[in-house]
Amino acid sequence: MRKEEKRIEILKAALKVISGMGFEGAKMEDIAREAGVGKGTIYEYFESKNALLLEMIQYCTKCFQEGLEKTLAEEEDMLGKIRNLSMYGAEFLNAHAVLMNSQIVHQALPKDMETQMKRDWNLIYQTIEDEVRKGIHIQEIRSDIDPEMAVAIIVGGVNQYTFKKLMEDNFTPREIDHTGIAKTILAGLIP
Amino acid sequence: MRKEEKRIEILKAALKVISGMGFEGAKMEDIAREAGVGKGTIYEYFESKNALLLEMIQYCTKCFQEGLEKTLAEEEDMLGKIRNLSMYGAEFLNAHAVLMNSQIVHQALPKDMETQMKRDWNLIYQTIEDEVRKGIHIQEIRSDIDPEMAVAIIVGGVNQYTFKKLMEDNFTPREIDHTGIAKTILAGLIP
Amino acid sequence: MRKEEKRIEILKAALKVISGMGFEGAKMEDIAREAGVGKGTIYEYFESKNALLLEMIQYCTKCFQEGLEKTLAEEEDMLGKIRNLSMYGAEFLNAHAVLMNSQIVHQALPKDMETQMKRDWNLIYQTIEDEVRKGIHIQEIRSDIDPEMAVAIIVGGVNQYTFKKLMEDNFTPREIDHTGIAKTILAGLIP
Amino acid sequence: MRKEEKRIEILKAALKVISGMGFEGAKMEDIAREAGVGKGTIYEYFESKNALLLEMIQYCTKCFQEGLEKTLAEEEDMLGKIRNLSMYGAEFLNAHAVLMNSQIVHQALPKDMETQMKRDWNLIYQTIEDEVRKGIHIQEIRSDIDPEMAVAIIVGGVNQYTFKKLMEDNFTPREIDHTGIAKTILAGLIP
DNA sequence: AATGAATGAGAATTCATTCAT
DNA sequence: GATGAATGAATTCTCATTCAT
Repeated sequence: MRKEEKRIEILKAALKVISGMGFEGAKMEDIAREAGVGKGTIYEYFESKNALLLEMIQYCTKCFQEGLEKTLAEEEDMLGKIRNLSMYGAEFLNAHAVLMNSQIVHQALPKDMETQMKRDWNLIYQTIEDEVRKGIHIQEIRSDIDPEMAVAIIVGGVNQYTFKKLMEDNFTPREIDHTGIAKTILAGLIP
Repeated sequence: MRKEEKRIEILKAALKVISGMGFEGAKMEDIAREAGVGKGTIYEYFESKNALLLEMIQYCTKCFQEGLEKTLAEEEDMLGKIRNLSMYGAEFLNAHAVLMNSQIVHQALPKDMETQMKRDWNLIYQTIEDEVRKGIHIQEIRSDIDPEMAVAIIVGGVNQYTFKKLMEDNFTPREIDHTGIAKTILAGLIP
Repeated sequence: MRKEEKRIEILKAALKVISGMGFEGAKMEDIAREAGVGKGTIYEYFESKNALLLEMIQYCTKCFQEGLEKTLAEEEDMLGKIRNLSMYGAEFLNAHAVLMNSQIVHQALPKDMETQMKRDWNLIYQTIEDEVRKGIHIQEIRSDIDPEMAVAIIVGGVNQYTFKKLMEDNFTPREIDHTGIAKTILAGLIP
Repeated sequence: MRKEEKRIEILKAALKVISGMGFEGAKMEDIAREAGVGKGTIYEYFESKNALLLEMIQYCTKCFQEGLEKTLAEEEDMLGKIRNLSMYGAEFLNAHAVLMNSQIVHQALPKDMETQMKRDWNLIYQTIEDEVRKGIHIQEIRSDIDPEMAVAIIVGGVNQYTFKKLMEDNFTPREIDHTGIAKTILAGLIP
């Protein structure tokens, strides 16, 4: 129990430090300091730096996934769900920039992390794909739509817009037009 | 002249090695070997590893930008342009995975790089935004669309789909349904 | 405490190695070996090689200064003081040749070191100047003498002679005629 | 002839660069730039960096020696000679700080340089010792004086004073009281 | 269990020297 | 002869990991 709590403490510290300095920029010492423990202590809880990062990614995607399911459940229709996805994603991205755009990270990390991250992200995609399929079923979404494509457009579109607004235009998550992006994704671009 | 060529040679080698091993995984020695020069030679052309990476990113975004403009010019209508964007992006991503989604890199690199990268990527966004505005003008795209959102959905959607197909499903760039994703982006998801 | 001791240990090792191989000839690895620690350990105590050298010089001048005050206090009259200065300087020079004539070092070291060294050496000069002033006061030394000149002649003359004897003629510190040089400095060269 | 001139050009450049950056701080490239030749060209004239430095020291001490003899010959009595030594030394030191205080350099340089420098400096000491002996002969200097000590006091005293004034107090060579230091050395410190 | 001092393998960088032009 | 681009051995410095306290 006590042990499990400190584990989480270290994972959170790792997330924070990595969000600020990137994967390789994060030194074990920084993480230890942030977690308020000694450098050696981390090794009581995690095999190695890589193991820590790996668990951190899992922890983080699990958190995201759980919050995502809750936020999606709060809304009935597709528009509301995408808007909530955008809002939730923006806050998460704002807090932990590094992880949201996980694609690139693959390359820089050992193979085992890559695999893990693929698995974790597939879960998130799957969650959204389920919503898309439900939408198709109740005819909120066209039946000729490839659900995989729909997920890509929703996730990619929302992410890209959010990222741009947060990082380039220095918006706060609240200032982003989540409804607008959701509507545009749904309605498409043509007349 | 000779000097400029070798510079490019080293940049290409850096791109290749970094694409395979990530930013930190790439050792100067590897890059030198790949470029067919001695370790010290790189320092004749670039101040430091960071400087090399910075220039490499710039070089790469410049290349992407140029190819992008050409590929967009080959098509008349929006559908064709997005399809070409998807195809072109897939091939580029396939060749140099690291750089396509350079957002993440921000975190790991010094501040001056961040600024440069923002500038470079804005150019790419701008190029696509120009196309969107043209599309609005000739009423191919709805006039109530926020061009910035349209760009995000196009770029984000295409990237996300491409990335998924290439990395997760191990498609080759040719096997991806570029027309399908383009149509779906344009037509939207609702009936 | 333990930490401070090891610091001194490393400083002593640095002094020893540098005395033997010169500033640039001394490699961090040599210093580490001499100190009986690992290469990385030095960096736990000192920022960089230059920082280590700087502190080493300071430590060394401080040691010299302290010993100097003690040895000067042992004698009453000017002749005894100069003789003791000569003896003490010879032993110090014999042990750590590099540092005695630190003037030259100025050139090779960063600006901040230069400042520090000037300050440290001024202290040593000041100590001797104080003795000269006392000597003037009790009319052991002529009142028309510029104390600054007197210091230069005492320090320069003693050093030069000592250096010659030790380095050129391979005398041991004991074999040098310290009384002779002291007498000659005091009495001057003319009839 | 042409060859010999360029040789001298490089030697002068080496002296200048070394005066500014110290022995190890001086890079071959800097010396080449200062001399207005290519890096490779230096190797047409000198075997190696060490060989260049060695010759530079010799060249420099030869120059000093020649100038010294001339300046000493300009004066009849000991006072004038020491005053001239002080003036000449100050100007030389002002121009080429590194070399005047050659004592310390020994340690940092390879053995062959040390030997050469000892030989060169002995020549300079010898020149002054000759003057001292002459002075003793014509009873300008006391006959019980050890000439070696006299030389040390003259050279050391003058150097130390000059160095202090130039480096610490930022005097120009002209502003130094050369007559004062010469008189004090000769007359001694006691009443 | 917790710590942080110690470590050394490994990386970036420097620079005297070479050699093709 | 002159050059400066190329080189790699040698050096400084980093940081994940270990381990005695």
